[in-house]
Amino acid sequence: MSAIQLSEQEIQRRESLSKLRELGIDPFPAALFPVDQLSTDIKKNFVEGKKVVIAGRLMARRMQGKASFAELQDSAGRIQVYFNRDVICPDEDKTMYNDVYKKYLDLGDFIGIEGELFLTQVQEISVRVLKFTVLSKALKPLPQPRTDDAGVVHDAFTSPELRYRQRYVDLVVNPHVKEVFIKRTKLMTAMRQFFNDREYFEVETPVLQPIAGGAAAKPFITHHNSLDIPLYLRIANELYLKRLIVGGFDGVYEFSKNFRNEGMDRTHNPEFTAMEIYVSYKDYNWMMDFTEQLLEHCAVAVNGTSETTFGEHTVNFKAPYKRVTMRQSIIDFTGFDIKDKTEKELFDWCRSNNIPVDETMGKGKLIDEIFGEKCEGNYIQPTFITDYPKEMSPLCKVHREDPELTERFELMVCGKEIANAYSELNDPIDQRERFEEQIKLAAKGDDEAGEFIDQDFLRALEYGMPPTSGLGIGIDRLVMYLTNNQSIQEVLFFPQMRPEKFEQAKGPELNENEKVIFDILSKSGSMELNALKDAAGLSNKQWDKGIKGLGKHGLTKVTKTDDALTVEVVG
RNA sequence: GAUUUGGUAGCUCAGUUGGUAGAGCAUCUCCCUUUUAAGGAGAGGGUCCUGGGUUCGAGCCCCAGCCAGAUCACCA
Repeated sequence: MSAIQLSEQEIQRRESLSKLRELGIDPFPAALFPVDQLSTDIKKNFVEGKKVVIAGRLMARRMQGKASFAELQDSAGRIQVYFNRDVICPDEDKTMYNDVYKKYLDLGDFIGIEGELFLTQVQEISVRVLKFTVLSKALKPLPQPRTDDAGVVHDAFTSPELRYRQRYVDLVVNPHVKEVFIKRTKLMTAMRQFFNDREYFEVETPVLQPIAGGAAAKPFITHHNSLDIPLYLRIANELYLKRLIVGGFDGVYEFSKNFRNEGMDRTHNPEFTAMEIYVSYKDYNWMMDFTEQLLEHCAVAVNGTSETTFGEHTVNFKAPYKRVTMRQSIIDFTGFDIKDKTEKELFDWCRSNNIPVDETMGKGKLIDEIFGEKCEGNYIQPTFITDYPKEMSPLCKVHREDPELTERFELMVCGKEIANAYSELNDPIDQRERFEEQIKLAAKGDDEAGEFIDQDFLRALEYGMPPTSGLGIGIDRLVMYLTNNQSIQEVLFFPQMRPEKFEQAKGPELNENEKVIFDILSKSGSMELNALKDAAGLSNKQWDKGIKGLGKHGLTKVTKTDDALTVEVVG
């Protein structure tokens, strides 16, 4: 016996399941069903009388006695199907229509249909069912959002908790949700195509890494049993891709799942997808041209236009994008020129302009705070911010014209970063010093700075890496922009959530209060209610819950006589 | 982590000073045989998130907790 508590509708569906079996119909048949059309194909190429074989979920029914209109939903959409008793059951036996179709099929069941196309009186393309096959029974009822004539959706399935935890249900009943994920895949396909057309090479690098490098973030840690060592889930794949450039590939890219053990909110999920690409003999100026072409290409591939709506903003990904140095950006929004300022001058300026800073912050971090506080949010249209301070870019080449800066850009859209790129640092001696600098910062208390030096990466650079430019794009964030979603959970099939508790039904187990009452009552088998209550010595609340609980379990029964209530043990 | 809002039927939601838990859709039964959310009538369906407390009595008030959303903080 199942311990799971079933709702009335679930019990009914299990009953129709066994009725089907009694009629010799397998509700979960093994054989393939020879589908030859999708609902969209039928609507696109309608030919009166054409024979079709389709399959999907039964999603709506309008009964009219010996005939019925229903809707079948397949992977592409919905199509109206027409069931007529005498067509399905030309002989005396009307079981297939009267019982199987009308009684034992439930909304959500998968059925296969062999039929022919026709137009209804109101000119809707429909399929006349000649024969139908039960393909799979649905034991739980789906939510049933409906859309009325005015296009208003009633009873929409909207609760985020249910939608994210049961994404399968969300996808079945919310076509606009499915569309988001179709666009997500289109984006990745378009990006891959763009790279492959240029003969860059898609690769895979380790997710399990002995040193989590290439970014500053708290990693997840795990343990490998036979090596008996800790391993980290990657926070970035940068250092591995650069090793491949050392190895002689001209361009390598990877769509990488990265993992960061940090806070979760509507823009952060513990695992997320980044795309990183590295191209040899290029610099960050080339990469800016490349990036704007790439994004225009992707936006058009996903939405058919370079324009996209995000909340209140209309963003246009058409190249070229504005380019602003970080120094100029800060001048633009504050009038303050950071050039040649000492750490103290920057610190004091932040203090006097209400920017939260502390003593652990170096020059780079201070400048980044100013930019983040005063500038970042202002860039709605795609804008390259270039030439970041050296201190906060340990993997990036020093600027060819200013040793305080690096050849780095970030692409800002709607006030947020969606891409980050460098002229990659390839001087192994400089790189070693930068890593050591990071270690000092870490010791000073900057928890974003790396803790370990990846010696093997330095060794690779010592063998020589050609001048290279690299780019990273946050795929989830880009999908959010291209699909007008404000939260990352909406663009991930299965966003991370606290695990759900699946509680077993309580069954006949008694809680403490119920036990106390039942023990007393069992001795005599029957007692006057107030006497029992006194004997139990429970608070009013505990008594109330206990006696009601026993009644619910079917263990006791309260009978009322003229002037007294009597409790007795049942059975 | 802080603040805040919410958790009631399969779904969407009401629920008055604290007094027998409601609606629409869905489900089931019957009637009707009628093409675009919705023909008619009737019925069934509940761990009111959990556990305590106050009270004669709690969906409602109090305390603690769980889950989720939003805002903020954090976030190369």
